Amino acid sequence: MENKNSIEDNHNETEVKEIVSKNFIEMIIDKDLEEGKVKNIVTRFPPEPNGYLHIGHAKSILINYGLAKKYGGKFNMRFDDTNPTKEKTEFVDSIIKDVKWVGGDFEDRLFFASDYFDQMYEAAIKLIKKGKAFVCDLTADEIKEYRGTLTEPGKNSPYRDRSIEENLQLFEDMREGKFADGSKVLRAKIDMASPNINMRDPVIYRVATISHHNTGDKWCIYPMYDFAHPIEDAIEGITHSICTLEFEDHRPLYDWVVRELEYECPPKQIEFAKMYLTNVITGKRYIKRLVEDGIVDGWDDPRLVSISALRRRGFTPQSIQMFMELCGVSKSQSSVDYAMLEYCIREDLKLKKPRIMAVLDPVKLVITNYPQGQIEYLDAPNNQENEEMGSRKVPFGRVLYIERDDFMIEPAKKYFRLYPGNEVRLMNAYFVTCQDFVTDENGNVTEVHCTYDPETKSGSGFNGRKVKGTIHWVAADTAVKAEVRLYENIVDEAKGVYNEDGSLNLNPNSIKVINECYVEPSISGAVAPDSFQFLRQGFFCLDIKDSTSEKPVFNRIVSLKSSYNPNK
RNA sequence: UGGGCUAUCGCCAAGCGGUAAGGCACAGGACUUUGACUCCUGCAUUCGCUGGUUCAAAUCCAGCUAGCCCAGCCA
Repeated sequence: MENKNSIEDNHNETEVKEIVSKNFIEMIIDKDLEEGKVKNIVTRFPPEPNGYLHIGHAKSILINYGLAKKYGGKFNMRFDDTNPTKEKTEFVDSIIKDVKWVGGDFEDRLFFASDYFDQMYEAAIKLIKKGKAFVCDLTADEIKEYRGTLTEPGKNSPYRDRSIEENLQLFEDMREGKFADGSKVLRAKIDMASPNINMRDPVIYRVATISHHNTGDKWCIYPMYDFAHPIEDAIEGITHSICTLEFEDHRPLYDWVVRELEYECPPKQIEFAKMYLTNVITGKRYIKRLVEDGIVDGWDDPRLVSISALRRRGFTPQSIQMFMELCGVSKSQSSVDYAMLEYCIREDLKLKKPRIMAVLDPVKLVITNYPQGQIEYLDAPNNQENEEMGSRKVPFGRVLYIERDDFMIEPAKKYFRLYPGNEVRLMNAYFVTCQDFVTDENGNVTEVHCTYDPETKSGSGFNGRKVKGTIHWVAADTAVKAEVRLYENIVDEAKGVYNEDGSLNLNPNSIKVINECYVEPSISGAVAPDSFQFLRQGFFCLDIKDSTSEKPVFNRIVSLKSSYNPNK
């Protein structure tokens, strides 16, 4: 019995392993668990509240949350708010919202580094008492000079050998506000000749007479990241402190702090490569500029990849999660194809969203043999691939709107939509044959005239003949008028992201607003951020900022794939 | 020219000495009331380069090369 189970378990394990291989962090955790170094995994997401979260943060959130979940551990939310000059409450609110939205469930474990300031202060004193920290009077410029360069060692500060008593007194004076900003710092005493610049007596506390968003005016000295972070992790019992590659050089310092402070369960820092996405803008200063110049509609403009922008664009948490899963985790710098993100959102919405008809670039289609004034309600499945979604009635009449693209006076080769003499299926309705068309003085088509065949009604089982083309439509009388915003990537890497002068080479078609679109009336009860598949076109969602019941505004989340190429 | 890290298909990414997983993209084909979806099929004799060890190397060793990160009282 027992034996049988274990065989099955092993078998399962092998199968799972074959499908999804473990990433290098999971390998490390497995080993730590195996060697008994840790027993319950605790991870954390530690942003500084100094801006909005973007898709890169989503990766970090999901890695940390995912690991905790996978290993039955805990995931903490922690604001790394050790520098009051950059932080705002506004950001803590938006960050919390975004972390929750993306799926980082930290339950009741919301922490602030600033809540540990007392402990950090004590830790600093401990270091001073051990002779491992000293108060330094050098100016910022002097410290820089003394630090040396990448290729030359630094030299010791003249204040490096102050007595423990003097350091203790001075540090207390710092805390009491006896020194001006920048006049004194506390430094770790490590090694000015280290080839790792982070180890050259790094500053661990600075004076900053400024109110803190959380602690107010209680403190006028604040710990530096390199000192604070390992302490924060240790206090919370973080077992694996996951950060991005640029902190690799800081790990020796992280380990130094943890060692000198003698934490019994030292957290382990592990670095992974940041994710870059093709065809997007992530640089803060570039986005700031776009916002200021009015080129984008704020930090949540649907063309951006801040989490708020992704949400507004109509991406779902599930699609982001799937995306991160697909991307994997590694230490090699990479830039993921935006097409992968598009795949994930299509995949997520495919079976979940109603498939309805909407005409984006309308031209009238008149069915000349259909009775004037007659309206008939036809059955249409809400999602052909998901029967559970049921069906709805769609009004049909003599005058419809169809897509301008779906008619050609002279058909291109392999074009099988409407053209004079050709018969197509009106989706969920009848076969129609194009008899004629009307143009204006410029030769633009204003109406297409067709006749319909009543025998070909959808669902009637008619199979007398087949047609190659099926087009969508909306009855003119009952259509809901909507604004639709078609988005494309804001830049195109194939064409170059930057101009010669360093400015952004923006895609002029990144947004196209169409004011007169017609959507079938079934959407009338929908509210943002509801989303739909517009048949043959793509997935669209109601815009959470601008859509109203009087004037619905749709964002195109992603188009459907298409193998039709008119030039082929 | 100091230190750290990385290099496997167009893009991600497994692989951990036994003879190159998977996904995205792309290309054919089947099916089709979405030119979608789905389903088939194809897509690295080769793992940055050069040597070496070995019966056997993407995996070990040596030497190169390329890219990224570091000289905040930012995180």
